[in-house]
Amino acid sequence: MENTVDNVKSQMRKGVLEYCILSILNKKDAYASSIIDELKGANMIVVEGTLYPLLIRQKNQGLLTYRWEESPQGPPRKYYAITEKGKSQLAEMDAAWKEIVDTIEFIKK
Amino acid sequence: MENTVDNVKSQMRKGVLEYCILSILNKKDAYASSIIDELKGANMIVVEGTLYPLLIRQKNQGLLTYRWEESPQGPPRKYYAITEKGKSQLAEMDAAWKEIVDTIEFIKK
DNA sequence: TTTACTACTTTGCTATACAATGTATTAAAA
DNA sequence: TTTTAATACATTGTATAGCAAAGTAGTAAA
Repeated sequence: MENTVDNVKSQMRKGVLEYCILSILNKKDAYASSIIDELKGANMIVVEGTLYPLLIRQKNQGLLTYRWEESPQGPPRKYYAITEKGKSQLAEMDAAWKEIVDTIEFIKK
Repeated sequence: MENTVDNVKSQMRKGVLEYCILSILNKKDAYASSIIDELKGANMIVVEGTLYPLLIRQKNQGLLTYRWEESPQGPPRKYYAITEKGKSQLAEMDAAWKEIVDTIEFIKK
């Protein structure tokens, strides 16, 4: 295992990614490439091989649905939308995230 | 995969754990059971099967050292201490953590 | 009809959290 | 003196998930 900054970040991303996806889709429907762009804009690099399986997992869990939509240029896009179940899961994640942030703060003291 | 609150938390813990351990040992030397207690006190449940391999990993990476110390009751304890390399890694993790917290905030807006 | 671009998908690898189980030391109880 | 309880360190096997790399396919411009 390497020991770079990227590695540290990559490790920390684990588990938080699912939370990010649901949060993004809670604002508005989106397709994979646009989600990657949004994450990139938020300083979090995610690759396709990570995102696609994650979206499929969340869809299979009933947290998301999707629909096909024509693209103005290129192949059709798979737009994902958050479900009620997804929103409820997101609420749990909000709480879990707050708890972890608090935990880190507590430990740092 | 189940879908409980605990599961969500468990996912989020991934990658943050290493950061917690270094942060705790940056305050003072400690042995495994005391680290588990401190994490429990900070609302983060960790089991032995998780912590021991992690400590060994970090030791092998040169982030930690250890020494044996007699216990007032029971078998001797393996006290871990953070190294200079560990402190430098911790500084990187501080930055990575801040970045992730910022990312979540940004996405939530 | 070939090239470029966009978009979705899959495969193989590796790392790691965790449950479960095992080993060992110490001291008190029987 | 043997057994039991408590403490502490360690390992094994399993499942999950991020990622690199390679693959498939639709659309439109050259």
